[in-house]
Amino acid sequence: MKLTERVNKEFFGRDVLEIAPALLGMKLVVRSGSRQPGSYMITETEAYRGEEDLACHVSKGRTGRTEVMYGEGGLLYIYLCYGIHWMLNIVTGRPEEPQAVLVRGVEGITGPGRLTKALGIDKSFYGESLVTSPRIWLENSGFKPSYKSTARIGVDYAGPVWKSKPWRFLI
DNA sequence: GTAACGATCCTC
DNA sequence: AGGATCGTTACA
Repeated sequence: MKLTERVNKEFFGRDVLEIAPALLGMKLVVRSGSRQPGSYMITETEAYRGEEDLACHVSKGRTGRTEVMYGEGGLLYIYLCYGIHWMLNIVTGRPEEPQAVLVRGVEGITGPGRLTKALGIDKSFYGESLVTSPRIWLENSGFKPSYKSTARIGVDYAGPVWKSKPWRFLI
């Protein structure tokens, strides 16, 4: 058995609050365009959980942009933030259970916007599946780092309850 | 059709 | 501490 294996479909079907911290230490592998294939250890994530979570995009209703979050776990939700930065999110949970993990940082790259720029991830990755895609997937390194959790970043608008949820996880 | 809003980053 | 910058959304 190989030390690193591609993460399968079952992994992504669990709750976002289990998966967001479990992603820490895993490797994100990307082959985009003419770039060299890269493997990056995930170091920082945030969980966004359901229509009741006022910080989650689906709290404003089901739209064309957020549609993929209602699909099965393992799909990618990509959107543009502040008109400049593409954000990389991994859909989790079961269909019709809208949740996603924002990947905020990998080893050597902090910041969700800088991350996607460095890895060559843009809107063309919207709806791509980490389970089956030939150009982006996840590998289990077997490394389970200790981590801490804090409130999520940039979600002051979500109200006192939701903005203070300790759903940001970092090594 | 128009306007407001950001799950950020860079440069003062 | 503040401006950049543009797709998505809501509303007329």
